[in-house]
Amino acid sequence: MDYTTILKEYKLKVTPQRLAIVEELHSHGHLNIDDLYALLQKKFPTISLATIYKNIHAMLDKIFLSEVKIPNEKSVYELVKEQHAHVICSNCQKIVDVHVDTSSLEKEAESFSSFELNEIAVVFTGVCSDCK
Amino acid sequence: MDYTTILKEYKLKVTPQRLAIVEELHSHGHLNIDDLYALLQKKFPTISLATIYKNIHAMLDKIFLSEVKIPNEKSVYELVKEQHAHVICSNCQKIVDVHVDTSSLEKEAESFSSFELNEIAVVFTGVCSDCK
DNA sequence: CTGACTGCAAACGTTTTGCACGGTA
DNA sequence: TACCGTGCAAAACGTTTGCAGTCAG
Repeated sequence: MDYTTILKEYKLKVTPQRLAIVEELHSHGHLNIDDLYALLQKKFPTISLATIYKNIHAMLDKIFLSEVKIPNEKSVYELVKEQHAHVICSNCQKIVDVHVDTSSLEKEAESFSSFELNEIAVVFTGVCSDCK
Repeated sequence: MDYTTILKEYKLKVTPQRLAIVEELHSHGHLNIDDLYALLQKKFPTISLATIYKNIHAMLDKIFLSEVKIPNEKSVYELVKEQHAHVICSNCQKIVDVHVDTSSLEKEAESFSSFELNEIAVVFTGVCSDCK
């Protein structure tokens, strides 16, 4: 996938730092701010946290990036893909995407609440196969 | 329900401030720290945020209180009830509980991830009937 | 009476802001 | 060239801690 094009589409200038953030998110899937900072420092020893925060927010605003809030953990960020749920290991904090069918759940919730729903966030917590 | 008994069960001293926190959570359902602080100041003009934070953590530790992390919003706290999902209005921030059946979702996620799951957090975002 | 709780103030970690400089388009 | 983005330092913010005084058990 071509990140330069994605950034341009959203009218964001293609800077090396910004490109690197997107690439790291692509290759790692989910990263919190600290992880991102540590990874980026390898390529850009002088990069600042401010730059990372500013870029994360710029991309959240353009909604091709999303924040995943996890019980008892720091938020992680990921590039927007198809709708999916997250599974996190309470021991090693590994996060895995799972594609589960939430349509019946959504219908159920819609009828009970009489809300018009448009988003669903599902986070499972458990113990991964390596940790058990 | 008798909150004095609940607090004693969990070996927490029954102070007026602590009781008030639990009562506010019971009557409002979900509250964030700021809301709680504003409500409690009416009864206890000198109450400090530190007291609220300390109590919230004491009760989270004893797991009769839970934290609900909501996309784009501050966390809210609620007394533990049966497993349920949350629906939040993106316009007025109202939060409603919905009792939906997540067992098939959980099975699905368990088989895909090969995790041993024990918790599930589901938050729907939409527009409530008043706001649309 | 003893340990736990409160409220204040200070400390802390994280996130945001202002600004001068540099780079993209 | 004009504007957006970067990096630094400072500020702001939410949360936590230490401590002396107070209260519940």
